[in-house]
Amino acid sequence: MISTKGRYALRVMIDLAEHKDQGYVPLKDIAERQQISKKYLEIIVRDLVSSGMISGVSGKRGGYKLMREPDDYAVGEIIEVMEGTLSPVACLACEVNDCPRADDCQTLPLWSEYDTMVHDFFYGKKLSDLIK
Amino acid sequence: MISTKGRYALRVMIDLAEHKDQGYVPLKDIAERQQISKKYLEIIVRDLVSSGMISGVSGKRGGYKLMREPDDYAVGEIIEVMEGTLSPVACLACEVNDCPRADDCQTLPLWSEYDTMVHDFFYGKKLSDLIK
DNA sequence: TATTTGCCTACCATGTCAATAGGTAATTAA
DNA sequence: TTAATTACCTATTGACATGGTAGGCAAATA
Repeated sequence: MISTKGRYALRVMIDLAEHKDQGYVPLKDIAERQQISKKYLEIIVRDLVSSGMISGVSGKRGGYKLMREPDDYAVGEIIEVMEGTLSPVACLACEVNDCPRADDCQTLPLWSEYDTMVHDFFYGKKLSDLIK
Repeated sequence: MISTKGRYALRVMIDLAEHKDQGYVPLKDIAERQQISKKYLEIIVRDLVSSGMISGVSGKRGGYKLMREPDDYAVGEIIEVMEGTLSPVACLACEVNDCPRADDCQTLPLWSEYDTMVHDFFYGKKLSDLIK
């Protein structure tokens, strides 16, 4: 299940996209508009910054802004940064697939197909698709 | 993310389907074949019994068996019983949708679409599709 | 220089996950 | 009737994730 971190991050990105012509957007404004605790948002934007999706500057008139155009962000990559993975089952989440039963697992094909569907869905959606 | 409970339950159901002509199947056999702790499986089958998906009888020659034909179980209902919900986001998991922002939430349509896709996927798959 | 803002570390309460442990009740085969 | 088998029940555990809060430091600018 997608946690608040992923969902809030997406709302932050939408908010930044909607105000991208206003320079750096302070977190206080985003927190007020989105009705989310600013303190909690700090944790979220830190991950967005460290992954290179947004940039932030300190000081007066500081804030955050997008690094690319809204149609250049896949929703999937935003969620993936926050949740660690988009994979809905543990056997597929890690590249080290160490399950010894993998070869004759009767459920693995199901999870693979599911995984592909989810991945395609979220990488097919762009940030720009969520605006207006 | 689908937990071991849901995944193990599905494997139990597959195992029962594959041995449905052998009367009641003892949990010990399932645990050995599936390489899962019998004690942990007890928790899982309890939920399957209480939801009416399988039945169990105590005593010698006892065990568990399916209540319906394998093609009469949707994979989705099995997972739903174990995980509580199939919904991948909290806003949609509960019928009491109390989010005050729902009306003008820019992300809700995305989660709804995702939810529908996941639901359709898992209810389209039957237990019988996973055998052989 | 004061104010605004990001950034950093730490902490916390609660809940879930993935089991384990030990016992009781029911059923049947010997 | 007794021993073996099996389901079924309650409780407990350690580790980790979730969803935050608190307080202070650093940077930038008006």
